[in-house]
Amino acid sequence: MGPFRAEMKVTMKISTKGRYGLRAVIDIAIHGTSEPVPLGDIAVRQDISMSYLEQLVAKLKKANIVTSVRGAKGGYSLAAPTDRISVGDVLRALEGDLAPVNCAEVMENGTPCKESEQCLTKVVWKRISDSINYAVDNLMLSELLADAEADKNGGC
Amino acid sequence: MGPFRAEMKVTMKISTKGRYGLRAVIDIAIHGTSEPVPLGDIAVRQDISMSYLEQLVAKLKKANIVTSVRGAKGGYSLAAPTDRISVGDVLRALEGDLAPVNCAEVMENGTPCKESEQCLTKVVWKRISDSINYAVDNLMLSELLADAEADKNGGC
DNA sequence: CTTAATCCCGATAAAAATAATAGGAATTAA
DNA sequence: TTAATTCCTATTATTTTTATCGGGATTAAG
Repeated sequence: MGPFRAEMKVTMKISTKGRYGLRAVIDIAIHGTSEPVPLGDIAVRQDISMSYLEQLVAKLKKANIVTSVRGAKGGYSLAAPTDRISVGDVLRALEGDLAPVNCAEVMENGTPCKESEQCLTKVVWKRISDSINYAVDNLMLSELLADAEADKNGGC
Repeated sequence: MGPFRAEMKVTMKISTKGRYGLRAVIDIAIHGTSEPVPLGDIAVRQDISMSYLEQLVAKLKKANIVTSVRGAKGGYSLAAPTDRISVGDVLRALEGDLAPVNCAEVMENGTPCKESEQCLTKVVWKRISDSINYAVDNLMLSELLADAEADKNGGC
């Protein structure tokens, strides 16, 4: 293929990073109300390897979603109330931009927009991107936790 | 990590398959109104290798989005009017289910729902899935092509 | 002050998915 | 018959994701 092939990812993927990471955040929300939650506890409860978890919470910390206390009796806490942290915040911290689409990235061969079909597809990626972000930005951790209560009776 | 790790992808990705493939479909829509469009032409116009394109159109054909005529003067045509083919049809043909999330897949360690945080995250994947599918299912190829006309003046 | 529990950091290995290429067989218009 | 084309399947190359490892820094508690 031609030149200009670098960096034009148009990707939205929820991998184990996002899935495990979101579970970790929820675990912290549930168990970390009074004391910080050590990673080892999360690893056991969620059945995720601790060393992998370390990488995930590092991202969460960098994004100011969790705070940490080092040393014995240390661990992680949420950096804000659950109604101030959206699922979108968490997923973006873990996965990067959920739909990184912009004009430049979509241009793949350097030709101007009007001369290729790429400009047409651009609206598609934008629409997908917008809808994903709308969905996750309007869903707060507190809502997920409320569902948990409501679901006490019902099964999967 | 524990057992039961097979097959629990929760992935939504738009890769080159989807991107190139959608461009190919648009190319066929534009250039294939009277005669079938040979892959070689698409490859040149879209700057995509022909052998890779072959794999993509094979999927499109299997999904009844395009029809083919073999032999000299052969090529591909759309199997339906552009206002009957949604972007979602095309992307799913190329990428598979856009958000394959169901209860079984999300369960990762075999424990029942109520005993893990996984059930909580399930609503997240469902919400994302629904919003993506709504977005792409309500966008018809004809709309993209109409945008092309309207954009004749404007740039990117 | 020592110890155990913890976060922190970077490197790297292993596995999986994606992207791309290659070769040739079958079909058909001219 | 020939050239243009779809069709099919295998294989390789590349990238990304997933996961592990080893060690360093910090701190509460005895």
